[in-house]
Amino acid sequence: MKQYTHQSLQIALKEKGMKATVQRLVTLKELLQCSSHPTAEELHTRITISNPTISLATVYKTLDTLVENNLATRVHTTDGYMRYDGNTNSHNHIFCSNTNEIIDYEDKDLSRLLIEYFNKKAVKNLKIEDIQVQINGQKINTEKDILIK
Amino acid sequence: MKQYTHQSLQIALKEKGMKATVQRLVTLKELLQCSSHPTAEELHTRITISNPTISLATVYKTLDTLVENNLATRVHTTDGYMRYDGNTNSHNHIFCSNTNEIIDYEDKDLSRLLIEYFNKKAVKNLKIEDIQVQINGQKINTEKDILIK
DNA sequence: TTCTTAAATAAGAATAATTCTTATCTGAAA
DNA sequence: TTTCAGATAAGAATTATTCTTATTTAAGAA
Repeated sequence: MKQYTHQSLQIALKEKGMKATVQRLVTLKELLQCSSHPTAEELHTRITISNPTISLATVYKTLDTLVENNLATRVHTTDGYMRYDGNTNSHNHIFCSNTNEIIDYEDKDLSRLLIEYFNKKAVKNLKIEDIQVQINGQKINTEKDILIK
Repeated sequence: MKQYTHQSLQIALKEKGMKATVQRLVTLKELLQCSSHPTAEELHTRITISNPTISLATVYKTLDTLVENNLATRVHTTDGYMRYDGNTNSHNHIFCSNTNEIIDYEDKDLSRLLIEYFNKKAVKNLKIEDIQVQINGQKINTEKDILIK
């Protein structure tokens, strides 16, 4: 698991002109350490292990603030929960219909292909800011997974 | 606006083995006539103009049933509302950051490009079922729009 | 057409995700 | 160290969605 130092996170907040409060530091840290795309509630559960006094409402508020300051994004879902992503680089998501996982998918060739495509074929009356691909599919058991069962 | 006959909608429901109730017919009709991607509440408001006795809970239930039977899909959003789409062909969505509109974008060349790309470059341990592109951008005022102001 | 019954709906209560309110607290600039 | 704009805690409030149950209905069978 990637580790994020208190100091580097403090600098990240300061760069955005944000007060580096304990609540923001631990929320950002947990979000960055999450490989999944957690809900506010899931994050709160993880955070309270080390910081039991942080309230759920504060986690919601903090996530809103992180999103406003481009330190997090909301993930488009159909599951009825708001999910958050600490990876603010443009990237794609794989939605597994069998496991309900949302997996990050970074692919520079794909990004390049799409940028070239939309350079040639502009969309009328639209200034494109970002393009993301949403790949829907089924995760296939690997040999290893099968052996474990 | 496209018109959908009672009969053609009834056939559509029957083909899926669904009872063709009034509630399902009018919900499907409204959804198909919507160029936007309405929430259950928005649809309910429209439906009750002609059918004032249909309850919101029924619209929710009916939409669930339509999605189950592939007559509608849920739209991935970050706005905290569940949105529905009567267009069940694979297509892309444009998210306008200035107007908050979600606009359908069908583009066969783009679909072909992506299918070719993922035929060559498979994603490990994933059986791809569908690929959608999410285009984020700003809608630009057209001359006409400016004149109207 | 009428009967039968599984399935669907109405109505509103219940649930649960998210936001709001306000008193209190705190990071960081001076 | 002081000051105070901005942030948080706590729980109440809000609101999107789901659940419950009595009633109704679509559509196949008689």
